[in-house]
Amino acid sequence: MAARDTGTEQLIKDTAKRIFFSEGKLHATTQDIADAAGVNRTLVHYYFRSRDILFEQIIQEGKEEWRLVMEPILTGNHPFKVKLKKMIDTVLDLIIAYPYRELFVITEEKRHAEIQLDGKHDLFIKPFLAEIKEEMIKGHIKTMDPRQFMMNLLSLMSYPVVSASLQKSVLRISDAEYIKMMKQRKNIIFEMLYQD
Amino acid sequence: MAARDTGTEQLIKDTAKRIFFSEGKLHATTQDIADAAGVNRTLVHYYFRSRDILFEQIIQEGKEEWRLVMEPILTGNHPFKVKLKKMIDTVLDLIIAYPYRELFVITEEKRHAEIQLDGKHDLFIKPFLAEIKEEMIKGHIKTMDPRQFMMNLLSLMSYPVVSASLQKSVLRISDAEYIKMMKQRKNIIFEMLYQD
DNA sequence: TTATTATTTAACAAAATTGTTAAACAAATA
DNA sequence: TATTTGTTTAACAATTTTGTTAAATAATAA
Repeated sequence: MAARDTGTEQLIKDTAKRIFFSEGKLHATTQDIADAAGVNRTLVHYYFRSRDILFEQIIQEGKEEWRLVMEPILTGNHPFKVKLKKMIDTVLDLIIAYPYRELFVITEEKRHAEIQLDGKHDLFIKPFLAEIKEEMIKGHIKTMDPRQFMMNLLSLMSYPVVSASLQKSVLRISDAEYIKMMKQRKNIIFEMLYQD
Repeated sequence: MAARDTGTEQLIKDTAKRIFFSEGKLHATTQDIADAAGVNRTLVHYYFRSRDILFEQIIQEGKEEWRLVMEPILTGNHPFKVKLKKMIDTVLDLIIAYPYRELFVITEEKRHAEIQLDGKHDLFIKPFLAEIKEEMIKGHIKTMDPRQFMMNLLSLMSYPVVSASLQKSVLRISDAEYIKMMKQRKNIIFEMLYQD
């Protein structure tokens, strides 16, 4: 034992994440991943044995990263307004870094088994849904199913990033303008969802 | 000439659209398409010669369908409020019918050349952006770049449909509830974007 | 009925992709 | 230095996928 860790196994996973989650090349092969990581394709199989196992692992890591970012924001003891602001700020950055993660999970799900969520998620999402309900009673949020509110929030953050190339061509947005607009969105999204 | 039209060529295209745009099976092969259409795979090549040509054609048809739905709504001589309502009503139905069309275009774009839009789009999108600006001055819409408004509108319609499976598992939404929620969304979206 | 068109069947070839194995080489550790 | 671990190279096999071709069959139109 005491296998020395060269970080190559993680390098391969990180490269795969970059290709699938960040660059959105959903059809990339193990060869593409190996090339991008600068290692031999045999090594990919040496560490992960199969493409499916690698996929499964990066999906799990992606889910875990997501939870590690969300949990402290949603369970903290701050006012709802602060949580919402923090969430938009943090999650939008995360989505910009990994625009295609959800998309990858969705399309891979269609090839294999359904993705499962562990009970850990309920522990912080359910209380947050309850907080949303309270804010509706206080009049800071339009009254609706709190899950609709969550969908609105996620939609406003995710979709413009996933569909960036389409938005740019349909709405005639230059690359520079697009970046500027994404920065403005954090405020726009907050103001659409919350009123003092 | 006067080649008799059996509708099979269109059947293959429609089946491909169903698989890619509707079912989101982005990795489907020509064999999968042929099977789903109930024809021999040779016929797919007989009509389209290559997979890429078939893909190119269904993307073009998808773009054209989208334009044919949008154009009459956006260029009509109705009040903005009516147009917006009509647009949400019609486009959300379209998105529910073809949830993964944008996704397919985006991912295919990454494998081949960039998707081009003809000038036709500007003819009805630019005037509509101008209308949005007017509504902001009238105070019916929060002030922002009109293109941000369009992004918000498209996001609120598209994302919950594309990410349905994820939303269901994260927010613990049953299939029946999800359908109910999608019906409610037409009003929710309108009310988020427009205030009398 | 004959000719044309649509479709299937079967048999391939070529390429791409995944996965395995064995041997060699490189680098770190004991 | 000897040994273990990491990595590459090379050579395969198996499978999948795309694309082509020729011949047979079915259906329709002239």
